[in-house]
Amino acid sequence: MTRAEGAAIRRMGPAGSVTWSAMLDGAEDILREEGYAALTSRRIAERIGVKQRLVYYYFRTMDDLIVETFRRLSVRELERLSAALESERPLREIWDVCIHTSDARLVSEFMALANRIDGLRTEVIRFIREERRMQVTALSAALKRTSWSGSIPPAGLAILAKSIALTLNREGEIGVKTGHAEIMTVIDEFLAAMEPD
Amino acid sequence: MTRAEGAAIRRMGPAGSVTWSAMLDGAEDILREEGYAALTSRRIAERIGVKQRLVYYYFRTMDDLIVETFRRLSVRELERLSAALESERPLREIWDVCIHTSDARLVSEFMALANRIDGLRTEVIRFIREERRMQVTALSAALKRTSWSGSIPPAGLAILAKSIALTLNREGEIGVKTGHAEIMTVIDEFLAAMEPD
DNA sequence: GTCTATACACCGATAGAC
DNA sequence: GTCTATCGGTGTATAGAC
Repeated sequence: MTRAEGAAIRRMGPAGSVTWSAMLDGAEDILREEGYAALTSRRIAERIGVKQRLVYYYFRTMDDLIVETFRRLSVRELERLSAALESERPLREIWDVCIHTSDARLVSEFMALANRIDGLRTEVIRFIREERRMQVTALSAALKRTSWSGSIPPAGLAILAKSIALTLNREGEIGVKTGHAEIMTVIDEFLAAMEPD
Repeated sequence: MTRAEGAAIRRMGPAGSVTWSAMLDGAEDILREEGYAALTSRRIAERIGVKQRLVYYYFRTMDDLIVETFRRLSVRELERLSAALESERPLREIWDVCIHTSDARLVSEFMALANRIDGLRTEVIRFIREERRMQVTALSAALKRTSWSGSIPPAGLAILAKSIALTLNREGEIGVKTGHAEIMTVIDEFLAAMEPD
């Protein structure tokens, strides 16, 4: 996991090209299936059928590749969220996006990596802030239109939804279900009260 | 990260000895500070001032060492929770234990590792189930003694507390605070209503 | 209980040919 | 744009001396 710090001049391939995208696809799959310790230039190359050297034609370092992988994923997630918020039932949509997100394994890997790759941490922070900003805007508008007498502000609801969804996904993936039905009942009732069918 | 699968016969050191414990201490520190990719027998040895070979005297494989590290930590956490539940204000105590837990970096590392080390996953499952069982028992008793008219069952409250606390810790560690004050206000009000000073 | 020494695999990153 | 070849470093795990 030792990585370059110098900024040596080197010929580089274009972002967005077919091979470049294939490398990010491979990186995502490896992260999901085997974890970041297995995310190496050799394995990515092997997976997409090229030689290891080519990875360093498209990415200056492995850290750069990891940051790009997250960036592409975060753009997709924000686009999904954006599309969902145009629905006439934004609360249900926000919850759906939270609970049907990239699987929790991938999230765990990026969270762990973000603690030690500065450039990734910056991107993760940017993503969380933007996602929460969008959720709060939509929730504020939605709560005004309802007769809800609860006392949870929009930003609180956003954190609640995101936190619970992550826990349900993460625990569900390893086979723990204790209390999941109970909390889902509460959420369903809340959504039904706020946005009746 | 390639690890042995065979069960070769080998002389082994005793669990619980001074050096054994020092190795788990080192492993915990490395996980927290540098992540699981840096958790190697060489680095553990270097950190506690012995030679690398000795790690394999005390642990059959690195995976075994990781599982032991988690197991020791989980015993400590459950003991903390158990002590807290004897208080006369168990709701506040449960929340305090959740929010003042082993830091989120360490949790992230174990969550990521649990997806790929079978023995660790088993321990993590056992820990979550036992922790939740204890919380639900305490919450059930506490809710009976109050006049709370809410509709969240004990198991739901347990998941809520754990999920939110993890998110607040994780985001707080990387510098994101959006919405944190809002959700803390809700929690403080809930605790004040349930367990007045 | 701790050590030296070692086998063998894999890693990040680069030089330079085609 | 993709390749062969290679450097120096680090990893797991073992053999066997003291």
